[in-house]
Amino acid sequence: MAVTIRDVARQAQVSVSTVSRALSAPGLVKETTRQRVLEIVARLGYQPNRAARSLITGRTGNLGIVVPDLLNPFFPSVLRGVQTRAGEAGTSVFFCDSREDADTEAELVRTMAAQVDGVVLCASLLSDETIVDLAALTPLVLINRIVPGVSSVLMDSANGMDQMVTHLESLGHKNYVYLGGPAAAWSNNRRMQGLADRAHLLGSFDPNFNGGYKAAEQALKTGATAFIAYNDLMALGALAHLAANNVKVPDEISVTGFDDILYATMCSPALTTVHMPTETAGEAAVDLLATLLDGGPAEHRELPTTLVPRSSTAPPPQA
Amino acid sequence: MAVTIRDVARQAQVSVSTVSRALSAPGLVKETTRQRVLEIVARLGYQPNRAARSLITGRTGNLGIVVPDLLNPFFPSVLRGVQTRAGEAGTSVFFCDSREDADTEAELVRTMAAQVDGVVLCASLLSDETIVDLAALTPLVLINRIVPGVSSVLMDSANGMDQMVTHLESLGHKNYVYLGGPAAAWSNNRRMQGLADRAHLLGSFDPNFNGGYKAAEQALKTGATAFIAYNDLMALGALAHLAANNVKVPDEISVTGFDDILYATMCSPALTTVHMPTETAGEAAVDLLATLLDGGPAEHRELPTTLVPRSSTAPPPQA
DNA sequence: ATGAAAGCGCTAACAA
DNA sequence: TTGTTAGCGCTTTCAT
Repeated sequence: MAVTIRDVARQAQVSVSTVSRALSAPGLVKETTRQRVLEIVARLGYQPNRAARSLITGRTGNLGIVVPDLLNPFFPSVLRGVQTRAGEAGTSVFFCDSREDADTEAELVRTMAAQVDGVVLCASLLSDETIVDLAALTPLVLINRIVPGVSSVLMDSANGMDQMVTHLESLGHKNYVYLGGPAAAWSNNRRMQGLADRAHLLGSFDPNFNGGYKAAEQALKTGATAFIAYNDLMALGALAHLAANNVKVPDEISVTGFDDILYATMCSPALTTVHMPTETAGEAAVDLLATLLDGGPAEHRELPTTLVPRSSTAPPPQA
Repeated sequence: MAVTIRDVARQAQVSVSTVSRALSAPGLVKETTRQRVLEIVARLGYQPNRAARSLITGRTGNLGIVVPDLLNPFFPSVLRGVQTRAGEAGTSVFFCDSREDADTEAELVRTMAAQVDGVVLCASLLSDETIVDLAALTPLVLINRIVPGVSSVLMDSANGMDQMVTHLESLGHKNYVYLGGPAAAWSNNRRMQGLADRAHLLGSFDPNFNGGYKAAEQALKTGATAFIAYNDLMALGALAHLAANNVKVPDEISVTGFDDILYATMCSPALTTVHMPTETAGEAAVDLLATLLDGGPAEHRELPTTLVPRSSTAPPPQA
């Protein structure tokens, strides 16, 4: 078996409680004793048993995050932010991919709830009611979703959509079409709202490359001069479909996305999109979770998004 | 506080041990008793406290995985495989991103070791010795790395490289250059070996888009007609650099990658690359870990890779 | 400032 | 087949 607190206590010639205090309540032990204990701890390579500790404290020192699709670079990027901030606090991170399925998502949160101090839920597909239920089960922070009474971090897509529309209209586009993501995705609805009734609304498609590919096929029939995709992955799919059909982007049709994933700069033409502060959002989510764990109130944090014009948008062709 | 095993025992009019057995050793209790217990469990929504359980069993029911770069789609894809297989076994997964730093990597494994039953280490940058040390600390499975005595899953890049070279030579290329990844990366050396002395070797570059961009700059000076990048991300960077310099791919220069990440099909021209069975590798790693946990021996599993010819390779220009 | 002792919720001998 | 009991390693009163 590994080295326990008793081993340390024996070697340091103190009681186990003193060792415990030296480690987690430094103020309560004489400095010299503390030094001696710490030395032995280092020498023996003692690491407190987390199970034993959490059995008493009720805290696990872990946090969970569930995302809909790990293969969409948007989410790994959020994960990084979460890991960074959690790591600073000595917290470990469980992850789960719900594969864009609402039932799976709820199930995963419930499973996680049993072994973490709180969970971060990204781009949830669940109903408000279910989310409220879940929030009663475990401290919960949402990313890109708003539910009254539940903490959340929002990367403001409505505003991003405004910037996008302004951009397209300033280029002279009048007839554009929205390639919609999952109907249950809050951001999707939010983005549609930002569009009001100024665009054809197509949907709902899988929020990935294939979804965008299919969406573009339909979008072509609308005669629109600009395609606004729900996210970059869909935009990339649309780009592929247009290329396959010899439609020139941006000369004949402009294409835009959301998220500003790494590949938005790599594709050709480079994608005009709305940048999302994903890592910051991940960090903020951990902060809000910490507040919750300290007994603080549910909070809401809004992060700004920025339009990044690249080469996939241009004035529409002359009629 | 949550509902405990005692609550269940009281309601079911049995002892706690019977409840415990009903849940984890069904064969040892009378069927009718078991039913009664299960019913109460369901009614009260009882969930065993994992901390208490693992305090006794010494098992956490968790597993960890550390990858060098979550932003390289190759790794999320492995993660998915790991999650899938682990989920089937009721095991939760911790993840960590070492950001391509060896020290961080070792540190993360050590930290994880304290709270998981085993860890999966992807594309490790550590020395053989360090890995052996780590393996002594916790059950360890490597992905894309071989260290004697340590379990591993290998996606065979040497063979992939063979296929690649054969492909290029059959197209007529004689003068090609390898854009190398991290010197400490085992796969990188493995791929270089596959190349023997048949190519210029450039390196080492960051195994990402920017690294590839820079590598291409140097590679251009070699006069080679084909660039073989360490991975797809680098190949994508190389593509970008060539496009920026009006070098036509594949007419003037052929470019290839490794991994077959999603974006290898999305870029233009679509990338000729070597497909890696990433999800399968993740699953296999979990299986090997399970073997280890059951007291089994270290094992080695090799997974085949396949060349996927796309549009980024063609015969070299006529001299 | 330190120690003794209780007990967190559970599993695993050992008894019956 | 079931119950009793002794801890797993730690934190935390309560004494001293």
